[in-house]
Amino acid sequence: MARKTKAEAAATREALLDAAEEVFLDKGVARTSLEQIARHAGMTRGAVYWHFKNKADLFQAMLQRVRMPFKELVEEIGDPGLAEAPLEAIRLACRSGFERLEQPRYRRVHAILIHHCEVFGDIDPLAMQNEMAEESCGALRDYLQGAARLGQLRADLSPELAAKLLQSMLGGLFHDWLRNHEQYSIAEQGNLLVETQLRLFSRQA
Amino acid sequence: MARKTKAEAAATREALLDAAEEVFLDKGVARTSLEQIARHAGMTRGAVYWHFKNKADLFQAMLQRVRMPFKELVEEIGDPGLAEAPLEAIRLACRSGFERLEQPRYRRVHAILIHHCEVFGDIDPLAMQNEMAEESCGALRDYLQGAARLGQLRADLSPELAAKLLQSMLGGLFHDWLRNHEQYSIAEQGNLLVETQLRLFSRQA
DNA sequence: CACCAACCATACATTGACGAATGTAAAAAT
DNA sequence: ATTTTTACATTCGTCAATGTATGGTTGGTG
Repeated sequence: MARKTKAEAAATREALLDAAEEVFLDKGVARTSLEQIARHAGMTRGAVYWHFKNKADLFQAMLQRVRMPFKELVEEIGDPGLAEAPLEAIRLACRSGFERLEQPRYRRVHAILIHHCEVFGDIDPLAMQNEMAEESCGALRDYLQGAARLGQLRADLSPELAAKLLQSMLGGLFHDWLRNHEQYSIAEQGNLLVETQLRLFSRQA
Repeated sequence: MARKTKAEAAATREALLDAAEEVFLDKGVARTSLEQIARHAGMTRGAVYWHFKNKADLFQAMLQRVRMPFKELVEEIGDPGLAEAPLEAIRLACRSGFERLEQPRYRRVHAILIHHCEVFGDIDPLAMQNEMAEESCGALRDYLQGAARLGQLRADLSPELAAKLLQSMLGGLFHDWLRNHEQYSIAEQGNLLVETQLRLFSRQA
Protein backbone atom coordinates (compact mmCIF):
# COMPACT_ATOMS: atom_id res chain seq x y z
CA MET A 1 0.00 0.00 0.00
CA ALA A 2 1.07 3.49 -0.72
CA ARG A 3 2.19 5.77 2.01
CA LYS A 4 -0.41 8.29 3.27
CA THR A 5 0.04 11.83 4.46
CA LYS A 6 0.20 12.42 8.19
CA ALA A 7 -3.35 13.75 8.28
CA GLU A 8 -4.64 10.74 6.39
CA ALA A 9 -2.84 8.36 8.69
CA ALA A 10 -4.32 10.06 11.73
CA ALA A 11 -7.73 9.81 10.10
CA THR A 12 -7.44 6.08 9.57
CA ARG A 13 -6.37 5.71 13.17
CA GLU A 14 -9.53 7.48 14.28
CA ALA A 15 -11.58 5.42 11.85
CA LEU A 16 -10.16 2.25 13.35
CA LEU A 17 -11.11 3.43 16.83
CA ASP A 18 -14.59 4.34 15.65
CA ALA A 19 -14.99 0.94 14.10
CA ALA A 20 -13.74 -0.71 17.26
CA GLU A 21 -16.38 1.11 19.29
CA GLU A 22 -19.19 -0.04 17.05
CA VAL A 23 -18.14 -3.65 16.72
CA PHE A 24 -17.19 -3.99 20.38
CA LEU A 25 -20.58 -2.68 21.42
CA ASP A 26 -22.34 -4.98 19.01
CA LYS A 27 -20.48 -8.24 19.48
CA GLY A 28 -18.63 -7.78 22.77
CA VAL A 29 -14.89 -7.32 23.07
CA ALA A 30 -13.92 -10.96 23.41
CA ARG A 31 -15.94 -12.10 20.41
CA THR A 32 -14.67 -9.47 17.99
CA SER A 33 -11.50 -10.13 16.07
CA LEU A 34 -9.13 -7.49 14.84
CA GLU A 35 -10.05 -8.65 11.37
CA GLN A 36 -13.66 -7.62 11.94
CA ILE A 37 -12.62 -4.21 13.23
CA ALA A 38 -10.34 -3.61 10.28
CA ARG A 39 -12.96 -4.68 7.72
CA HIS A 40 -15.58 -2.48 9.37
CA ALA A 41 -13.23 0.45 8.90
CA GLY A 42 -12.54 -0.55 5.29
CA MET A 43 -8.98 -1.71 6.03
CA THR A 44 -7.05 -4.84 6.84
CA ARG A 45 -5.37 -6.10 9.95
CA GLY A 46 -2.12 -4.64 8.74
CA ALA A 47 -3.41 -1.16 9.51
CA VAL A 48 -4.46 -2.21 12.97
CA TYR A 49 -1.09 -3.74 13.78
CA TRP A 50 0.65 -0.67 12.48
CA HIS A 51 -1.23 1.82 14.67
CA PHE A 52 -1.61 -0.40 17.73
CA LYS A 53 0.53 -3.02 19.38
CA ASN A 54 -2.36 -5.42 19.92
CA LYS A 55 -5.99 -5.61 20.99
CA ALA A 56 -5.32 -4.37 24.51
CA ASP A 57 -3.41 -1.38 23.19
CA LEU A 58 -6.24 -0.48 20.85
CA PHE A 59 -8.68 -0.82 23.73
CA GLN A 60 -6.75 1.58 25.92
CA ALA A 61 -6.48 4.09 23.09
CA MET A 62 -10.25 3.87 22.73
CA LEU A 63 -10.70 4.70 26.41
CA GLN A 64 -8.33 7.64 26.23
CA ARG A 65 -10.75 9.49 23.99
CA VAL A 66 -13.51 9.67 26.61
CA ARG A 67 -11.84 10.30 29.96
CA MET A 68 -13.97 12.54 32.15
CA PRO A 69 -13.08 12.75 35.85
CA PHE A 70 -15.72 14.23 38.13
CA LYS A 71 -13.58 17.16 39.21
CA GLU A 72 -13.23 18.37 35.65
CA LEU A 73 -16.98 18.50 35.27
CA VAL A 74 -17.20 20.94 38.15
CA GLU A 75 -14.25 23.00 36.95
CA GLU A 76 -15.74 23.32 33.50
CA ILE A 77 -18.76 25.06 34.96
CA GLY A 78 -16.43 27.77 36.16
CA ASP A 79 -18.80 29.39 38.62
CA PRO A 80 -16.85 30.56 41.70
CA GLY A 81 -20.10 31.11 43.62
CA LEU A 82 -20.54 27.36 43.78
CA ALA A 83 -18.29 27.14 46.83
CA GLU A 84 -21.20 28.30 48.97
CA ALA A 85 -23.75 26.07 47.24
CA PRO A 86 -22.22 22.57 47.18
CA LEU A 87 -25.53 20.87 46.51
CA GLU A 88 -25.99 23.05 43.46
CA ALA A 89 -22.46 22.18 42.35
CA ILE A 90 -23.32 18.49 42.53
CA ARG A 91 -26.51 19.06 40.60
CA LEU A 92 -24.78 20.94 37.80
CA ALA A 93 -21.89 18.50 37.59
CA CYS A 94 -24.29 15.61 37.23
CA ARG A 95 -26.21 17.54 34.63
CA SER A 96 -23.20 18.13 32.44
CA GLY A 97 -22.08 14.56 32.99
CA PHE A 98 -25.42 13.29 31.74
CA GLU A 99 -25.19 15.50 28.69
CA ARG A 100 -21.81 14.07 27.82
CA LEU A 101 -23.10 10.56 28.17
CA GLU A 102 -25.75 11.23 25.58
CA GLN A 103 -23.07 11.81 22.97
CA PRO A 104 -22.71 8.52 21.09
CA ARG A 105 -18.97 8.25 21.63
CA TYR A 106 -19.12 8.62 25.39
CA ARG A 107 -22.12 6.38 25.70
CA ARG A 108 -20.68 3.62 23.56
CA VAL A 109 -17.28 3.49 25.20
CA HIS A 110 -18.68 3.49 28.69
CA ALA A 111 -21.21 0.85 27.76
CA ILE A 112 -18.37 -1.28 26.44
CA LEU A 113 -16.29 -0.78 29.57
CA ILE A 114 -19.18 -1.55 31.91
CA HIS A 115 -21.19 -4.18 30.08
CA HIS A 116 -19.32 -5.58 27.11
CA CYS A 117 -15.85 -6.59 28.17
CA GLU A 118 -14.11 -9.00 30.50
CA VAL A 119 -10.54 -9.08 31.67
CA PHE A 120 -8.14 -9.74 28.80
CA GLY A 121 -4.49 -9.25 28.20
CA ASP A 122 -3.29 -6.68 30.71
CA ILE A 123 -6.67 -4.96 30.76
CA ASP A 124 -8.74 -5.09 33.95
CA PRO A 125 -12.00 -3.20 33.42
CA LEU A 126 -13.08 -3.76 37.02
CA ALA A 127 -10.02 -1.94 38.29
CA MET A 128 -10.86 0.96 35.98
CA GLN A 129 -14.44 1.00 37.26
CA ASN A 130 -13.13 1.07 40.80
CA GLU A 131 -10.96 4.04 40.00
CA MET A 132 -13.90 5.92 38.53
CA ALA A 133 -16.13 5.01 41.46
CA GLU A 134 -13.65 6.07 44.12
CA GLU A 135 -12.90 9.33 42.39
CA SER A 136 -16.54 10.34 42.09
CA CYS A 137 -17.41 9.13 45.58
CA GLY A 138 -14.57 11.15 47.05
CA ALA A 139 -15.69 14.26 45.23
CA LEU A 140 -19.29 13.79 46.36
CA ARG A 141 -18.16 13.36 49.97
CA ASP A 142 -16.18 16.59 49.79
CA TYR A 143 -19.12 18.59 48.53
CA LEU A 144 -21.55 17.04 50.99
CA GLN A 145 -19.23 17.71 53.91
CA GLY A 146 -19.17 21.29 52.76
CA ALA A 147 -22.93 21.34 52.67
CA ALA A 148 -23.04 19.93 56.20
CA ARG A 149 -20.73 22.65 57.44
CA LEU A 150 -23.00 25.26 55.90
CA GLY A 151 -26.03 23.72 57.60
CA GLN A 152 -27.68 22.79 54.33
CA LEU A 153 -28.11 19.12 55.23
CA ARG A 154 -30.68 17.44 57.45
CA ALA A 155 -29.32 17.18 60.96
CA ASP A 156 -30.05 13.46 61.16
CA LEU A 157 -28.00 12.62 58.05
CA SER A 158 -24.22 12.37 58.03
CA PRO A 159 -22.48 13.62 54.90
CA GLU A 160 -20.58 10.34 54.53
CA LEU A 161 -23.80 8.38 54.46
CA ALA A 162 -25.39 10.84 52.07
CA ALA A 163 -22.38 10.52 49.78
CA LYS A 164 -22.68 6.75 49.70
CA LEU A 165 -26.40 6.95 49.03
CA LEU A 166 -25.94 9.37 46.18
CA GLN A 167 -22.96 7.49 44.77
CA SER A 168 -24.88 4.21 44.78
CA MET A 169 -27.90 5.82 43.19
CA LEU A 170 -25.82 7.42 40.45
CA GLY A 171 -23.96 4.19 39.83
CA GLY A 172 -27.18 2.23 39.57
CA LEU A 173 -28.65 4.72 37.14
CA PHE A 174 -25.45 4.70 35.14
CA HIS A 175 -25.40 0.92 34.80
CA ASP A 176 -29.10 0.66 34.09
CA TRP A 177 -29.16 3.35 31.42
CA LEU A 178 -26.10 1.97 29.67
CA ARG A 179 -27.93 -1.33 29.38
CA ASN A 180 -30.91 0.17 27.56
CA HIS A 181 -30.33 3.72 26.54
CA GLU A 182 -33.11 3.67 23.98
CA GLN A 183 -35.78 3.28 26.62
CA TYR A 184 -35.29 6.63 28.31
CA SER A 185 -33.13 9.74 28.41
CA ILE A 186 -30.48 9.79 31.10
CA ALA A 187 -30.58 13.58 31.10
CA GLU A 188 -34.26 13.65 32.04
CA GLN A 189 -34.31 10.71 34.38
CA GLY A 190 -30.96 11.50 35.94
CA ASN A 191 -31.72 15.13 36.66
CA LEU A 192 -35.05 14.14 38.14
CA LEU A 193 -33.50 11.54 40.42
CA VAL A 194 -30.60 13.74 41.48
CA GLU A 195 -32.87 16.67 42.26
CA THR A 196 -35.21 14.47 44.25
CA GLN A 197 -32.42 12.86 46.21
CA LEU A 198 -30.81 16.21 46.99
CA ARG A 199 -34.17 17.57 48.04
CA LEU A 200 -34.54 14.67 50.48
CA PHE A 201 -31.07 15.44 51.79
CA SER A 202 -31.60 19.14 52.33
CA ARG A 203 -32.73 20.73 55.54
CA GLN A 204 -35.66 22.71 54.18
CA ALA A 205 -38.04 20.41 52.33
CA MET B 1 -13.51 -44.81 32.58
CA ALA B 2 -15.60 -46.81 34.95
CA ARG B 3 -19.22 -46.04 35.33
CA LYS B 4 -20.30 -44.23 38.52
CA THR B 5 -23.49 -44.59 40.50
CA LYS B 6 -26.22 -42.05 40.01
CA ALA B 7 -25.27 -40.26 43.20
CA GLU B 8 -21.63 -40.07 42.19
CA ALA B 9 -22.54 -38.79 38.75
CA ALA B 10 -24.67 -36.05 40.29
CA ALA B 11 -21.77 -35.18 42.54
CA THR B 12 -19.37 -34.78 39.62
CA ARG B 13 -21.94 -32.61 37.89
CA GLU B 14 -22.04 -30.34 40.91
CA ALA B 15 -18.25 -30.43 41.10
CA LEU B 16 -18.05 -29.29 37.49
CA LEU B 17 -20.42 -26.42 38.21
CA ASP B 18 -18.41 -25.47 41.28
CA ALA B 19 -15.23 -25.51 39.24
CA ALA B 20 -16.89 -23.43 36.55
CA GLU B 21 -17.83 -20.79 39.12
CA GLU B 22 -14.31 -20.51 40.41
CA VAL B 23 -12.54 -20.41 37.07
CA PHE B 24 -15.11 -18.12 35.47
CA LEU B 25 -14.75 -15.68 38.34
CA ASP B 26 -10.99 -15.81 38.15
CA LYS B 27 -10.35 -15.69 34.40
CA GLY B 28 -13.64 -14.43 32.98
CA VAL B 29 -16.06 -16.54 30.99
CA ALA B 30 -14.67 -15.90 27.54
CA ARG B 31 -11.07 -16.65 28.51
CA THR B 32 -11.76 -19.96 30.22
CA SER B 33 -11.88 -23.14 28.19
CA LEU B 34 -13.89 -26.20 29.05
CA GLU B 35 -10.56 -27.94 29.41
CA GLN B 36 -9.61 -25.62 32.27
CA ILE B 37 -12.92 -26.18 34.02
CA ALA B 38 -12.64 -29.94 33.71
CA ARG B 39 -9.06 -30.00 34.96
CA HIS B 40 -9.98 -27.80 37.91
CA ALA B 41 -12.61 -30.37 38.88
CA GLY B 42 -10.15 -33.22 38.42
CA MET B 43 -11.77 -34.47 35.21
CA THR B 44 -11.44 -34.13 31.49
CA ARG B 45 -13.53 -32.45 28.84
CA GLY B 46 -15.32 -35.74 28.25
CA ALA B 47 -17.15 -35.31 31.54
CA VAL B 48 -18.21 -31.81 30.66
CA TYR B 49 -19.59 -32.81 27.27
CA TRP B 50 -21.47 -35.67 28.86
CA HIS B 51 -23.28 -33.53 31.43
CA PHE B 52 -23.69 -30.41 29.31
CA LYS B 53 -24.31 -29.74 25.66
CA ASN B 54 -21.72 -26.97 25.45
CA LYS B 55 -20.40 -23.93 27.27
CA ALA B 56 -23.66 -22.00 27.10
CA ASP B 57 -25.58 -24.96 28.48
CA LEU B 58 -23.17 -25.26 31.40
CA PHE B 59 -23.48 -21.54 32.01
CA GLN B 60 -27.25 -21.68 32.21
CA ALA B 61 -27.10 -24.66 34.56
CA MET B 62 -24.80 -22.62 36.77
CA LEU B 63 -27.33 -19.79 36.88
CA GLN B 64 -30.19 -22.13 37.72
CA ARG B 65 -28.63 -22.88 41.08
CA VAL B 66 -28.94 -19.31 42.34
CA ARG B 67 -32.23 -17.95 41.05
CA MET B 68 -33.82 -15.63 43.61
CA PRO B 69 -36.69 -13.44 42.41
CA PHE B 70 -37.63 -10.56 44.69
CA LYS B 71 -41.14 -11.81 45.36
CA GLU B 72 -39.85 -15.05 46.81
CA LEU B 73 -37.74 -13.16 49.30
CA VAL B 74 -40.87 -11.53 50.68
CA GLU B 75 -42.86 -14.74 50.66
CA GLU B 76 -40.15 -16.56 52.56
CA ILE B 77 -40.53 -14.13 55.44
CA GLY B 78 -44.10 -15.36 55.76
CA ASP B 79 -45.34 -12.55 57.95
CA PRO B 80 -48.95 -11.70 56.98
CA GLY B 81 -48.80 -8.49 59.02
CA LEU B 82 -46.45 -7.05 56.42
CA ALA B 83 -49.37 -6.05 54.20
CA GLU B 84 -49.90 -3.04 56.42
CA ALA B 85 -46.21 -2.21 56.70
CA PRO B 86 -44.87 -2.20 53.12
CA LEU B 87 -41.75 -0.26 54.03
CA GLU B 88 -40.91 -2.88 56.62
CA ALA B 89 -41.51 -5.58 54.01
CA ILE B 90 -38.99 -3.93 51.70
CA ARG B 91 -36.50 -3.64 54.52
CA LEU B 92 -36.76 -7.30 55.45
CA ALA B 93 -36.67 -8.49 51.86
CA CYS B 94 -33.49 -6.53 51.23
CA ARG B 95 -32.04 -7.88 54.44
CA SER B 96 -32.56 -11.50 53.47
CA GLY B 97 -31.38 -10.76 49.95
CA PHE B 98 -28.13 -9.37 51.32
CA GLU B 99 -27.66 -12.42 53.51
CA ARG B 100 -28.01 -14.69 50.51
CA LEU B 101 -25.48 -12.69 48.56
CA GLU B 102 -22.91 -13.25 51.24
CA GLN B 103 -23.01 -16.97 50.59
CA PRO B 104 -20.08 -17.68 48.25
CA ARG B 105 -22.17 -19.44 45.65
CA TYR B 106 -24.67 -16.61 45.23
CA ARG B 107 -21.97 -13.99 45.32
CA ARG B 108 -19.76 -15.70 42.79
CA VAL B 109 -22.45 -16.46 40.25
CA HIS B 110 -23.89 -12.96 40.37
CA ALA B 111 -20.44 -11.45 40.10
CA ILE B 112 -19.85 -13.57 37.03
CA LEU B 113 -23.16 -12.57 35.46
CA ILE B 114 -22.66 -8.88 36.16
CA HIS B 115 -18.94 -8.35 35.79
CA HIS B 116 -17.23 -11.31 34.18
CA CYS B 117 -19.11 -12.32 31.08
CA GLU B 118 -20.04 -10.92 27.70
CA VAL B 119 -22.58 -12.14 25.20
CA PHE B 120 -21.66 -15.56 23.82
CA GLY B 121 -23.50 -18.33 22.05
CA ASP B 122 -27.19 -17.84 22.78
CA ILE B 123 -26.46 -16.24 26.16
CA ASP B 124 -27.25 -12.56 26.64
CA PRO B 125 -26.34 -11.52 30.18
CA LEU B 126 -27.66 -8.00 29.67
CA ALA B 127 -31.09 -9.36 28.90
CA MET B 128 -30.96 -11.37 32.10
CA GLN B 129 -29.91 -8.31 34.06
CA ASN B 130 -32.82 -6.42 32.56
CA GLU B 131 -35.21 -9.14 33.65
CA MET B 132 -33.90 -9.02 37.19
CA ALA B 133 -34.03 -5.24 37.26
CA GLU B 134 -37.57 -4.99 35.97
CA GLU B 135 -38.83 -7.65 38.33
CA SER B 136 -37.36 -6.01 41.41
CA CYS B 137 -38.36 -2.51 40.30
CA GLY B 138 -41.93 -3.66 39.75
CA ALA B 139 -42.07 -5.22 43.19
CA LEU B 140 -40.66 -2.11 44.82
CA ARG B 141 -43.20 0.05 43.04
CA ASP B 142 -46.03 -2.14 44.28
CA TYR B 143 -44.92 -1.90 47.89
CA LEU B 144 -44.28 1.83 47.71
CA GLN B 145 -47.67 2.46 46.16
CA GLY B 146 -49.13 0.56 49.07
CA ALA B 147 -47.16 2.73 51.45
CA ALA B 148 -48.46 5.84 49.72
CA ARG B 149 -52.05 4.65 50.07
CA LEU B 150 -51.47 4.11 53.76
CA GLY B 151 -50.07 7.61 54.11
CA GLN B 152 -46.64 6.39 55.13
CA LEU B 153 -44.79 8.34 52.44
CA ARG B 154 -43.86 11.98 52.31
CA ALA B 155 -46.59 13.90 50.54
CA ASP B 156 -44.14 15.51 48.13
CA LEU B 157 -42.75 12.19 46.88
CA SER B 158 -44.52 10.02 44.34
CA PRO B 159 -44.21 6.26 44.87
CA GLU B 160 -42.99 5.77 41.29
CA LEU B 161 -40.14 8.17 41.81
CA ALA B 162 -39.30 6.63 45.17
CA ALA B 163 -39.22 3.21 43.55
CA LYS B 164 -36.79 4.37 40.90
CA LEU B 165 -34.58 6.00 43.48
CA LEU B 166 -34.49 2.91 45.64
CA GLN B 167 -34.03 0.63 42.68
CA SER B 168 -31.11 2.66 41.38
CA MET B 169 -29.52 2.80 44.80
CA LEU B 170 -29.84 -0.94 45.29
CA GLY B 171 -28.49 -1.61 41.83
CA GLY B 172 -25.52 0.65 42.40
CA LEU B 173 -24.72 -0.99 45.71
CA PHE B 174 -25.12 -4.40 44.11
CA HIS B 175 -22.71 -3.64 41.29
CA ASP B 176 -20.20 -1.93 43.53
CA TRP B 177 -20.11 -4.66 46.17
CA LEU B 178 -19.79 -7.41 43.58
CA ARG B 179 -16.72 -5.63 42.27
CA ASN B 180 -14.94 -5.65 45.64
CA HIS B 181 -16.71 -7.75 48.19
CA GLU B 182 -13.65 -8.03 50.40
CA GLN B 183 -13.68 -4.33 51.20
CA TYR B 184 -16.98 -4.26 53.10
CA SER B 185 -19.99 -6.33 54.08
CA ILE B 186 -23.06 -5.88 51.94
CA ALA B 187 -25.25 -6.86 54.87
CA GLU B 188 -23.98 -4.00 57.00
CA GLN B 189 -23.66 -1.38 54.30
CA GLY B 190 -26.84 -2.44 52.51
CA ASN B 191 -29.03 -2.43 55.59
CA LEU B 192 -27.67 0.94 56.58
CA LEU B 193 -28.33 2.46 53.16
CA VAL B 194 -31.79 0.93 52.82
CA GLU B 195 -32.85 2.05 56.27
CA THR B 196 -31.57 5.55 55.65
CA GLN B 197 -33.25 5.82 52.29
CA LEU B 198 -36.55 4.52 53.65
CA ARG B 199 -36.30 6.94 56.55
CA LEU B 200 -35.90 9.79 54.07
CA PHE B 201 -38.94 8.51 52.23
CA SER B 202 -41.20 8.22 55.23
CA ARG B 203 -43.57 10.90 56.46
CA GLN B 204 -42.37 11.03 60.04
CA ALA B 205 -38.68 11.72 60.16
C1' DC C 1 16.11 14.98 -6.64
C1' DA C 2 17.11 11.06 -4.15
C1' DC C 3 16.36 8.05 -0.63
C1' DC C 4 14.51 6.51 3.51
C1' DA C 5 10.96 5.48 6.36
C1' DA C 6 6.01 5.83 6.99
C1' DC C 7 1.73 3.47 5.93
C1' DC C 8 -0.74 -0.25 4.85
C1' DA C 9 -1.68 -4.97 2.35
C1' DT C 10 -0.59 -9.70 1.90
C1' DA C 11 1.18 -14.11 3.11
C1' DC C 12 2.61 -17.35 6.45
C1' DA C 13 3.36 -19.89 10.86
C1' DT C 14 1.52 -20.85 15.30
C1' DT C 15 -1.64 -21.46 18.74
C1' DG C 16 -5.49 -23.33 21.07
C1' DA C 17 -10.40 -24.18 21.56
C1' DC C 18 -14.25 -26.73 19.95
C1' DG C 19 -16.91 -30.70 18.96
C1' DA C 20 -17.34 -35.16 17.23
C1' DA C 21 -15.82 -39.81 17.13
C1' DT C 22 -14.27 -43.56 19.43
C1' DG C 23 -12.83 -46.46 23.42
C1' DT C 24 -14.11 -48.67 27.78
C1' DA C 25 -15.46 -50.45 32.02
C1' DA C 26 -18.80 -50.74 35.37
C1' DA C 27 -23.73 -50.15 36.81
C1' DA C 28 -28.53 -51.49 35.74
C1' DA C 29 -31.83 -53.87 33.48
C1' DT C 30 -33.58 -58.29 31.86
C1' DA D 1 -25.69 -64.43 33.48
C1' DT D 2 -26.08 -61.66 29.73
C1' DT D 3 -27.16 -57.47 27.59
C1' DT D 4 -27.65 -52.69 27.47
C1' DT D 5 -26.86 -48.28 28.93
C1' DT D 6 -24.28 -44.95 31.50
C1' DA D 7 -20.39 -42.11 32.60
C1' DC D 8 -16.71 -40.77 31.53
C1' DA D 9 -11.46 -40.61 28.98
C1' DT D 10 -8.80 -40.11 24.82
C1' DT D 11 -7.88 -38.84 20.30
C1' DC D 12 -8.33 -36.22 16.16
C1' DG D 13 -9.82 -32.94 12.51
C1' DT D 14 -11.14 -28.33 11.83
C1' DC D 15 -11.22 -23.56 12.12
C1' DA D 16 -10.68 -19.05 13.77
C1' DA D 17 -7.62 -15.66 15.71
C1' DT D 18 -3.17 -13.99 16.69
C1' DG D 19 1.32 -12.25 15.62
C1' DT D 20 5.06 -11.71 12.54
C1' DA D 21 7.46 -11.13 8.37
C1' DT D 22 7.62 -9.30 4.09
C1' DG D 23 6.45 -6.49 0.08
C1' DG D 24 5.13 -2.28 -2.35
C1' DT D 25 4.19 2.40 -2.94
C1' DT D 26 4.69 7.17 -1.87
C1' DG D 27 5.13 11.35 1.13
C1' DG D 28 8.58 13.87 3.52
C1' DT D 29 13.11 15.46 4.36
C1' DG D 30 17.86 16.42 3.32
